[in-house]
Amino acid sequence: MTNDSITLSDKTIGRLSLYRRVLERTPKNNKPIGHIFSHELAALAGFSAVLVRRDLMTIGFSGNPKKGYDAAELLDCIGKFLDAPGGTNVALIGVGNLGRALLAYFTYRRPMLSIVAAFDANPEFTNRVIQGCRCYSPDDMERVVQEKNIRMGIIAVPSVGAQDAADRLMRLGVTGFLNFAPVALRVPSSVYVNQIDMTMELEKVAFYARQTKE
Amino acid sequence: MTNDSITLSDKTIGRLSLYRRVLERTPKNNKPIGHIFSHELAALAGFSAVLVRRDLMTIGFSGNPKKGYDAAELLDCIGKFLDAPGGTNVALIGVGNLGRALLAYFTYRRPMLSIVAAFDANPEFTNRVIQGCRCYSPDDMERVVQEKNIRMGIIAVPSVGAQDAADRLMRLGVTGFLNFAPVALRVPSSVYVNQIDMTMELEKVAFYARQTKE
DNA sequence: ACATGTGAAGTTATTCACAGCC
DNA sequence: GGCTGTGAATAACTTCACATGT
Repeated sequence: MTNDSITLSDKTIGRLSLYRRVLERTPKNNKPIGHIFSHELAALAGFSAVLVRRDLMTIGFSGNPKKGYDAAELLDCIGKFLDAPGGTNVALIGVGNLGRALLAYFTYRRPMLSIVAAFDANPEFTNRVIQGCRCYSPDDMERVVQEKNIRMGIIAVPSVGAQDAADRLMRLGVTGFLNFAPVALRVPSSVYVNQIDMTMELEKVAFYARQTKE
Repeated sequence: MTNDSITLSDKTIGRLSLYRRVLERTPKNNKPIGHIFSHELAALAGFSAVLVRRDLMTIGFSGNPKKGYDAAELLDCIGKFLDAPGGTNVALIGVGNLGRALLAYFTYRRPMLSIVAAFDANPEFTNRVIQGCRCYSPDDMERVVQEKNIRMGIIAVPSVGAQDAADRLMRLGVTGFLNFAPVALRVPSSVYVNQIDMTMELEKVAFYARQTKE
C-alpha cells in the first residue's frame, strides 16, 4: 500500500493498467462497481483469476473472501503505482496520420497522462491546434519541453527521423519513449523504450489465422 | 527448411517479422545485404545475438561461421513460415482516425498482407476510396468478405461495437483479429486475437520514465 | 461453500558456456 | 580467432493446489 520500491514486472504493470480501465468503465447495474471478485475482474480484463490475485498481491492490495476487492480502494492503489503525483506530460513527435490518430485517442483519456505538445516540421501543422493540442516546429523543442516539463515522448515519425527525435528529447531529460517507428532506438539503459511495431503485430495475426485455416 | 509444422512461439514469430524487415530495409553500402552475422542482425533488430541464432535454429535455417547467414535465403525461409502462399486478405472495421492511420500505414507495405476492404457505418465514408482502399457499409460485409476471401480483421471501432464486429466476421470464417478496442474479445479458442492497447502501452512508458526520474 | 493468499510446481523464454568449424 | 549451433543453466512468468478466513 505504501512502499513504492517493490519491483513490478513489465507484464504486471500492463495488467494493472487494464484492471484500472476495466474498473473505471464497467458499471454494475448503472452505478460504479462497489466490490469485485478476482474471477470477475479476470473475465473483464481477459486473464485468469489467479493472475489477478497475484498482481494485486504484488502491489500489496488485499480483499476479503466475502465481498472481494473494494473497487475504489483498488483504483486508488493502482494509481499510486502507475501515476506520477503531479501527472506526466508527454510530447508527440510527428503529426502525420498516425500522430493525429494518437492525439484523438489520448486527448482527455487519462487526466494524469496527457500529450501537452506536438512537433512536426511540416508548416501545414506548425502553430496550429490539432485535436486540442498545440503543434510546434521542431525548432521550438528545447524551449517547449522545458517550459512544459515534458518527461516522455511518443515517436510517430518515419524511421529515418526517429533516432534524431529521440536524441534531442533525451538531451532535454526525457527518459521514456513510445516508439512507433519500425526501428530499434539506441538509448542508454536508463531510458525506457516501448517499441510498437504494427506490421509485426499484423503479421502475427496472419500467421495464426493461417494456422487455424489449414 | 521444409517442415511447416514446427511450433513457433509467439515471441519468435514477432522477431522473425522484424528480422525480415530489417533485412529488406537495411542496405549495406547502397546495395542489398549479402551475408549478415547474428550479432549484426541482433543489433539492427534490438535483440541479443544468441536469441537470433535460436530463432533461426527453430525455423531450421543455418549459416556458416565464415560468412554468417545468407540474407536472401533467410528472407525466403522466413517468408515460408510467415506468409500464406497466395497472400492474406484483411478487412478493416472502423474508418475513424485510427482506421485511416492504419490504412495509410499498411497500404503497399507488405504485398502478402493487404487490407482489401474497409467497413464503416458512417455514410461520410461508405462507397468512397480512402488511402487506396474501398470503404463499404457494414450491410455489405457478408458479400464482400466472401467475394474477397478475407481471412482476418482489424478492429478499429469504439469498444461498444468491437464484439459485434468480431462476431459477424467470425461467422464469415475470419480466424484472426488485431483488436485496438480496449475490450477483451470473446472468441473460441480456434480464433486468435492480438490485443493492442495503446493506453496500456503509454502507461507502461510513463511508469518507467517516472522510475528513472526519481 | 466459496473466495482470498501464497508456497510449490510447472511452463516458457532467454542466456551461459562451450564444442565444432570455417 | 571469431562465428555458428546447441545442451545445460538460469530467469521470468503462470498455474496448481491447498491452507486460511469469513
